[in-house]
Amino acid sequence: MLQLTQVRCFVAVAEECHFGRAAARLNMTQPPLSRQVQLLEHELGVELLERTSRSVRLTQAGTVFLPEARRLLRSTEDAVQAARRAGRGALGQIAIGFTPSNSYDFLPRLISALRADYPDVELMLEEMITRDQLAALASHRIDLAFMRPPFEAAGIRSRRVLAERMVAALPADHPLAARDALTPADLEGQELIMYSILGSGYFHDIVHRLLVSANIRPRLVHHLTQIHAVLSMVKTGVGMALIPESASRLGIGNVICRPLAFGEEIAVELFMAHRADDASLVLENVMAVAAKIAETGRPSTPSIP
Amino acid sequence: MLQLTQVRCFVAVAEECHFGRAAARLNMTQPPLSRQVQLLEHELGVELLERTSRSVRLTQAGTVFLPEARRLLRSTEDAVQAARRAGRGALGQIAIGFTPSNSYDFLPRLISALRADYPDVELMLEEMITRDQLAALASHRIDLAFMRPPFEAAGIRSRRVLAERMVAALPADHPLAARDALTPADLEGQELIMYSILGSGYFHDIVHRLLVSANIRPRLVHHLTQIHAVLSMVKTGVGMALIPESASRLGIGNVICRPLAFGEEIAVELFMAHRADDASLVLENVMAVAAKIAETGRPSTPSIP
DNA sequence: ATGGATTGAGACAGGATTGGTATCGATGCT
DNA sequence: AGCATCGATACCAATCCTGTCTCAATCCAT
Repeated sequence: MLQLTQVRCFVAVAEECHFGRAAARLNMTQPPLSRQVQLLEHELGVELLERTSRSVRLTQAGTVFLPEARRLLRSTEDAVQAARRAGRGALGQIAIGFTPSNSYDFLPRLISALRADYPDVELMLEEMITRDQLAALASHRIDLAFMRPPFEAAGIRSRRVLAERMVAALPADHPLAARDALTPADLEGQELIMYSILGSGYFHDIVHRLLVSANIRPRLVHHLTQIHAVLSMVKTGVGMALIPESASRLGIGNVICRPLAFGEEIAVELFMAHRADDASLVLENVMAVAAKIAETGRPSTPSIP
Repeated sequence: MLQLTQVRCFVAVAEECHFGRAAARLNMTQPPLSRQVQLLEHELGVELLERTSRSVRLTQAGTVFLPEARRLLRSTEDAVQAARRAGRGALGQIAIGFTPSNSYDFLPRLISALRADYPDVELMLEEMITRDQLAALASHRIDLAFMRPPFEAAGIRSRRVLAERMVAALPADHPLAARDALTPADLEGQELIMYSILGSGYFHDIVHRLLVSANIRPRLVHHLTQIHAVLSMVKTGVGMALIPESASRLGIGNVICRPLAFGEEIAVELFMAHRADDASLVLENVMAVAAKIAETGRPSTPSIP
């Protein structure tokens, strides 16, 4: 069978037009080099070089074969490099699931960081709710899930990547917009836009716990799922809303965010989860980047924009 | 260094997902196959297969490497085939020189025959006169020349490919167009369009010898180089002309060709010439096709269209 | 013209590599 | 629990590859 060493030998001789120099370049002596080229020619059944005992010249067949041979060696090197990079987890693909609310801040930052650090890792992104992500992990539909607590599933390992406070989103002309932070008394009786218990159960529960912990009963209006829909409501003056601090960076005009002076213990948490038996280095690298972003990306305590 | 056998082994195992079956497919036993794959993995520094002693699965790196490996094997096969075809003279390139008058009939037939028999031989065609072709052969500018006698040059080998009669080209309404063949007496005193002694010296000489041999003195008008220009003159009724029989197939309307009843010994000859030391198989094949065309292509004796 | 230098090929020995046989350890199924 | 299957390992024989030495052919210089 054709040997790559033979091809390498031929290319060297063809480029040097001299067996001795080619042998030196290949760190070998001339006789075995001659033999390798002979073997190649015999294998092909074609004379590639015309030896005149004083000079070496390519035959027509050699002229045809030389670029093919070069391409072959280059392809080989490429294949080796690809395998090595894949082995390091710098090349490959990963399917990532994420909850809708992550698409506003965390996910874009993760994606751009991955593009920078691992440009050859192909990302397949899929928006789904926490419960679906657990099933998708188990069925290998996704390899990594960014989701909300609580969850529990066998064979799934998870770690918290983000914890942030809820902030109040107010119309710019709202009286409370002048305050630095809002107290429970501020919210009492206010029009508060609420999350749907079905589509956004996690945020529904967070807000509910916040209200209960502070023992306040605002007037709850609407029940929406998407945070940007909630913010649109706020913008048009329907009322105020409680949103995760990161969502305040959505940059919707006419909306002012203010921290809450209560319920510090109630945080919005984001977990990433993967199959416990998944030893993929791509996964490992992606999770490392996600962890790095979570640490250094933005402060997780509320800030006043 | 990376071995193609290792790549082949890996592809077989990856496709079968089973060392035993892969070994059978490769006509070898399982242990050395395992070893080859291990060597490949060690060479790459990457684990390509995940062996669970009950099943074999590709790792992510293996998934990346498999298509690369397949491509590599395919490229190898392609390179081998290309070299073999080049060795047979079925792949390569050849530069061919030809005289202007060959472009009308012989060259088109040669080209189409070559396209059919040797589709991967690249033709580089260049029109030039006989004297220039000898120089171009010597300087390797062309490899094969189709040209007119007489010529002589050291290191050039030639053979005659065509010999054809001259025929008379007449306007369709010419009185002589009714004849089957023209005698010397028919031509006496006729308006005869002549070739330039400079640009078409060969045809000038042929016509001159024909007239001398038959001892006729027509009225010579014009001195043109290109046969199609001559025929245009004939078409518009300027006079008659003597043209090589093959040129009568140019298919110019309003022109009738008639054989000559004299000067049988004076033929238009076409030679092909090449460097005597050129051992190219492409050249050999092209010359064989040219010879075949010359023999079987068309009758070389005048015929009445 | 003739001797020296250079070039590629051939002969041969030693060592590495490859493929085969026998066997082991692990895992899944009955 | 025992058997079958599968991949890995150990070991051996054959082959192949490489390096040294050498030769034939050619070119160049004297």
